[in-house]
Amino acid sequence: MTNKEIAEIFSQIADILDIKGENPFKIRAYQKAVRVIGGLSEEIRAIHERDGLREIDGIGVAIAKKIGELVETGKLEYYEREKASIPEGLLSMLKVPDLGPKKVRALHEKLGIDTLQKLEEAARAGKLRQLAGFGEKTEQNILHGIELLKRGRERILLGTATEVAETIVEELSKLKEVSVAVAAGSLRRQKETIGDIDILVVSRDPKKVMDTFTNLDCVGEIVAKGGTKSSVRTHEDVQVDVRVVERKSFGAALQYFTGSQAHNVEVREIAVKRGLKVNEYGVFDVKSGKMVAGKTEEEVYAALDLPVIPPELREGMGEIDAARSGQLPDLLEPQQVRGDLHVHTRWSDGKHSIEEIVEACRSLGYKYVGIADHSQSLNVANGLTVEELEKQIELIRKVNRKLKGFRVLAGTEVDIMSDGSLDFPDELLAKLDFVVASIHSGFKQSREKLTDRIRSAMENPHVSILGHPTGRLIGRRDPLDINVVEILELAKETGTAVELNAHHMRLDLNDVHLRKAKELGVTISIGTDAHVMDELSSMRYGVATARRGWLEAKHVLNTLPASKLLKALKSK
DNA sequence: GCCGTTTTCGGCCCGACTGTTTTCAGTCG
Repeated sequence: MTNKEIAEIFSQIADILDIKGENPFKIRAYQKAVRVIGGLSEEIRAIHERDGLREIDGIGVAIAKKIGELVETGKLEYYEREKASIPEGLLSMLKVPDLGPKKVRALHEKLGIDTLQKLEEAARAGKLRQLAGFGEKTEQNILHGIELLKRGRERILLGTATEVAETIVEELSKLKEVSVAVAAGSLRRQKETIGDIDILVVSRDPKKVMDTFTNLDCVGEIVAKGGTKSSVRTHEDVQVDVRVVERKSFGAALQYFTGSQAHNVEVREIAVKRGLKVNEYGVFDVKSGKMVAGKTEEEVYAALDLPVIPPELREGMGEIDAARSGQLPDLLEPQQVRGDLHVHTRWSDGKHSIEEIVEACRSLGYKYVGIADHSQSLNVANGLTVEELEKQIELIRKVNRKLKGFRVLAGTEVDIMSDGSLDFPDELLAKLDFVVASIHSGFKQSREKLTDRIRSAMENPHVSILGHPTGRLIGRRDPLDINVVEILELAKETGTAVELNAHHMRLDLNDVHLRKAKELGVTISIGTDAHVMDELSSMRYGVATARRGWLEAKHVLNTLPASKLLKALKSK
């Protein structure tokens, strides 16, 4: 039973208890467990077996016991019992936007509605408005919510969200009434996927901002429009919320709207213990009601005796303890990256020549670039033959002789074949500056087989970097069935670096595993996997994800100067 | 259900917006 499956069960338990109207704090405890389990890099079975569950913040006696039962028997009696106590369809009704546990319960108790279909029929027939607390508008909203649910409100990729947000921020910034417009929320925390985009605006004329925002060309539908807060859905079905605040509250509002919710709850709990109250308007002394901070985030955190915590860390995953004890990491900064270690050229399936890429990378301020075209077996990507790669190496040597203050590294992205061998002979690999080894086929193999393949690749002395280790495409293709922690341990043993593929559809390794890699002392290499020029800028998402994994420059291979990098690559 | 430099019992973050309401519950983030 995987961590994900266990988290899903607890999530359902929380929903069931919610519908049954149980103690909200109990529900919150289950929800916290779901979040905490989602943040575990280690497999929960292993933690259970070494009796470590109770050390995890948010896992107490009761939940630890339930995890034990799930791990050992694959079942949870309590869950089965709770699940049987309400009709299954109520859980899917809960997924309808604007429909919460209270309304779901009322619909079931008063009208016997227990499936989405019955709900839709009853709403169409105008039967819902007879219920207390329901009206015609609610009926319409429920129908609309069901439509949205059918359409599938997927979270969007970080790269997509960034583009939408930057456009809107730019538009709002044009208003003379606007002094600041900035993205907050999960986008500011740089999560790999974004549910909706939050934008915070400082203005003395909120109405003007609301009017402008809700009338932007990109707006498909206005979800809500108030005096200081409005929500819209764009034509591409991305929800965007804009909130206007006064300058004196900007820091508090930014802190508040950046979240995460879990982080904010912890922040406010600290405040409460100090006789303070934190909301989006500021930090207030409870007794006197006086505002003690709010203009900047620095002020807000300082009022609680905390340093500013980088947004990427604000997930309620130990960052507040780290901040309190002065243990916050000195996170990787974009300008510390000295080169890209995974770029394709038109020699395989990229669009540009080596010379063009060199020029682009120099203008990005890099000191080197690693060329890593595909290997011979990857026909779909026009992989290089042995002869072609030898020619490419020669060309790179030639290009390098002409360059000053910049270096092209000759490399390859060699396929790890289904039997674990590599797609190029060792003699050829030995001639390269670096070798990225990746899996591009046989994704469905068993866990043992996949692990063996990766192990034999990493045991090869010429393999410097394991490329996109889990092979996932966010929202499209599941990660390989591998035990990532085990792979990381192997990487440490064999002295192989592990890639953080910065492409916004991959971000592979992810934040959780990066944090584990750091803990294990595994070196991370950030590469964009760029096939066209524009994709070189994906490095920003790589850096962001590295920061979410608590990485510092010293953990990242391509922060090294060229000479040290080459030495590090050869020293395996 | 979790947790503890006030507590092993009694707490557990905070406010905007909506819709259905003449003062508030539900939902959301």
